[in-house]
Amino acid sequence: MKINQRHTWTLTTAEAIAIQEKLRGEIITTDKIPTPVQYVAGVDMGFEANGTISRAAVAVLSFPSLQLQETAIARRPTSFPYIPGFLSFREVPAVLDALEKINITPDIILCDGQGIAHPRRFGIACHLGLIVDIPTIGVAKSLLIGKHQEVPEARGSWQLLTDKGETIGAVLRTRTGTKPLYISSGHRVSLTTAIDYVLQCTPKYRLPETTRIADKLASSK
DNA sequence: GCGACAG
DNA sequence: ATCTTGTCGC
Repeated sequence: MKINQRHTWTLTTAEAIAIQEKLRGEIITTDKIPTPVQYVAGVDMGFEANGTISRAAVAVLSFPSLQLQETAIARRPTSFPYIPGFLSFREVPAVLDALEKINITPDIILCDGQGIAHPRRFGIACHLGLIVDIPTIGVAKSLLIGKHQEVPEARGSWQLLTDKGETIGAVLRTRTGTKPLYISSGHRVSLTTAIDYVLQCTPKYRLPETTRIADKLASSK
């Protein structure tokens, strides 16, 4: 697929903050999703050579059957350190390289990390979704910011995630007896719809099938 | 100033 | 994220 960049990636954190605050105004948190949804994609990252090389992986699955359709991997030198709140500047460049190699344009992308559940409401799912203009959902394995009530043990249970009086996402149990996932809107997807898709993509394990497959590609060889 | 802190 | 073996539980 084709990609139109919005800015360069060699930045100071002050410049990164300026970009986040400028672009967050373009984020849409209501549903603007193609109908029907035929393909869902997962993206994930791995690192090689002591972290000096970033490796991004993309997996496109059919929906709702979740059968693997296409994969792509891209490597590039790591150019930004890991700093909480700035994950997208470290990971998105390689992810874009991988997405460029994909022939099937996904209808929704599930990202490994937060969407608007972020200090400046602009997590990696928002950043990626805005650049590729595809609906994205933030699916994080741990908390970055926000508070929530305890989530009941049963799969499908969830609680709102709030910060400074705002609803920023949900904490969702995708499998009974395992740690919940932190779900938030990336771009063009509402929270309710995000929860629905994440549940439909987790028929068996805690993590969505999309990210599980992308994870293997990014972590192994 | 003191903690918290996606991957 | 990554370094790493066995081990507990469904």
